[in-house]
Amino acid sequence: MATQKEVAKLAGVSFITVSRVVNNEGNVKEETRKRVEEAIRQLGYFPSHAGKALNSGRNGTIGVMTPARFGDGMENSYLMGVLRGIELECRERGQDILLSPMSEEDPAFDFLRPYRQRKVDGMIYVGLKQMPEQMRREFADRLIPCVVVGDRPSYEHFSWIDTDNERAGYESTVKIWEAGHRVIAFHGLVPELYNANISDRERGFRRAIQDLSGKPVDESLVLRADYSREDVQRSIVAAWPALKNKPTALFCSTDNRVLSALAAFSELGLECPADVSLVGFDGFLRDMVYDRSMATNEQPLTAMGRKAASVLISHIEEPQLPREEIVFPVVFTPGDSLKKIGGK
Amino acid sequence: MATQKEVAKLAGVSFITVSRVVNNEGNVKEETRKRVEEAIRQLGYFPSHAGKALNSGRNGTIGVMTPARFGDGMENSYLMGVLRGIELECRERGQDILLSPMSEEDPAFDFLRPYRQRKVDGMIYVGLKQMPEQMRREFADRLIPCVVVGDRPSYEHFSWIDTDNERAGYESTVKIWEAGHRVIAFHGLVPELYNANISDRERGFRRAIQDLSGKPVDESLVLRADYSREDVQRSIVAAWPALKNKPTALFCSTDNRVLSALAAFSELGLECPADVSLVGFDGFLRDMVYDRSMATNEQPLTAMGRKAASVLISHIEEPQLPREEIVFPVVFTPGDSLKKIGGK
DNA sequence: TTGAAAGCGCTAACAT
DNA sequence: ATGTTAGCGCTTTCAA
Repeated sequence: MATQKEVAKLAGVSFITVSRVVNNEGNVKEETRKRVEEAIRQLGYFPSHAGKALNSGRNGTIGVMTPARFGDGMENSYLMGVLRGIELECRERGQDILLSPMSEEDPAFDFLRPYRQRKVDGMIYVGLKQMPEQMRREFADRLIPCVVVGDRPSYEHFSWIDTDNERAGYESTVKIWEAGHRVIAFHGLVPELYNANISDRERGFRRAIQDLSGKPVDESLVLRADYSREDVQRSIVAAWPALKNKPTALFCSTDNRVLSALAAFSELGLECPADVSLVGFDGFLRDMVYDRSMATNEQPLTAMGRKAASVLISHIEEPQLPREEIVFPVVFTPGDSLKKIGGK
Repeated sequence: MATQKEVAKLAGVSFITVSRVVNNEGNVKEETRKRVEEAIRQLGYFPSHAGKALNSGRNGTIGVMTPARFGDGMENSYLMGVLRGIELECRERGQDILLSPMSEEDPAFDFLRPYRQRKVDGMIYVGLKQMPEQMRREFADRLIPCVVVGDRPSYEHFSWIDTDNERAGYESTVKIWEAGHRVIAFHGLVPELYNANISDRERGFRRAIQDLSGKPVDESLVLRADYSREDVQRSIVAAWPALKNKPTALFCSTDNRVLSALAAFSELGLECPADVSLVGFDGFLRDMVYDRSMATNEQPLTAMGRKAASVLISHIEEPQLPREEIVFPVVFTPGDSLKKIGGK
């Protein structure tokens, strides 16, 4: 592969002139420039990143830390949405993306390696879990440029991008209420499996019910299960028939739960939306219910990814910039699965 | 960030000794090594990638070319599966992954830039489309290490990893036949939208029908549509009632088509699997039909990605190795949507 | 066992 | 407008 030096020789100039031409620095006679450009073309010269990086300290690459098991399930859609946004921004800003999946099993796994090796100038964390304490401290101590997506680390060091799940939980509940439903159930996560987003959605639901009905939530209307299809389905089949105050709508904390709920209701002989309305969250499975559309909530993942990259790159370029905390709104998407009822 | 030189100063040796310790080169007195290691720890020294890369010409990074629109739909699952495999292999082999989404809109987009800049040592193409001719030529001309996933470029330069879609199409059809079905329809792609994988599945179907029935396929049993949910659904609703030789099974070239078919049959008042059996392809939507499981075919995406990375890395390390052409088997996954019928 | 020197490709600073 | 020098962090080669 051709180097500056070879180009210089062919063009009959010194290598620094080549550098000037490549970087459009001016101070090169038109005719010389032409000659150099011709030599560049002939040799197929392309500036080497390594040389530049070595002396500028910059890599033009940002690292993206992702969950290790990113091949599985829903994480796919979330991650890919964010990644797409990161990619769009990076393309415009001339940055590359180094994928850096974390390892949860390996305790010796060094998530910061790409940065320590100076392969990347900064990192975006799309971990889907809270960042481990030790990791946060290290970022802060070493002043490593970093943006967190989907969480709100309280450390002063981090900029973060998140959505307002509490508010979305609130507003979805209002939407359901406005459709005429007065007994509304919620399906969330068992306490052992804490997830900030999902619990925020539940908090929003609770606040809305309080505001709308003037009374706190009837606890029997809050169902729970782990992430598995079967468990969710079982939880509904088990609890639903016993409810004296029969709900006309079930607000599910994820789209996945909507699918499980459909299975459960089908098992119970109930129809959606004729007998029960359903509202989901995420939008990944919006089109997966083949015979009706799903009312759900969507996070603007691509915009979030874009913003994350944009903030990170700005901070790399100007480290003294103040950190940013950005909350994106969740968008409610109507669908057949939420039926208007009652005279209201 | 600490450099070799600083470590050397602290340890009271020359920087070359540090290099020796870092690279475990031996020829270092035990005591000196201890001292150097201590200095490394104290300063938090980590070898800089740029210096090493400049010097060795190696980057320890491989580029993955993906579809530009990788955030959308099914490409997600395919890509993520392959990516996960690539990641697993790369982790073991100490390589990093540079994500390099292509741009279809921008004609000036330089897919080879990461390689030209020597940011990566080689590339994996997971394009979901055939690689453009000009691109192939450039890879071949410049002897750029490259592995293609999901296609079989006939160029001598490329190693590739693919699945045997023709055979899977054949064997799925046999499975359906063995379940007692004698009139089997197929749902594929309109000719304008050629896709090698999908057309291979159709070829397999045709060969199987010929072998099993002794007659070529009844062309009225081959339905077609583009990729959209609506078009697929319409195509079935329009064609099905007119079929005199009513099929008891529909083999869909993708899982997506199975969902559309379910909607279509529901519109036609037909039940699956009571009235029509369905078999899909890909497995991405296996669990998306909430009230029954889907019979489908799965490609071992992670294994494919792993192999792709493994072959690429081997070729980077030993360029004289012969290229490899690897066909992975598709795995048929039974499900409720395929009913056993007849007395056979 | 250790070190000195040169060079990888590039740019910044300083000549000319 | 063009060139020279030095140095980014590292490894390789040769010398001590």
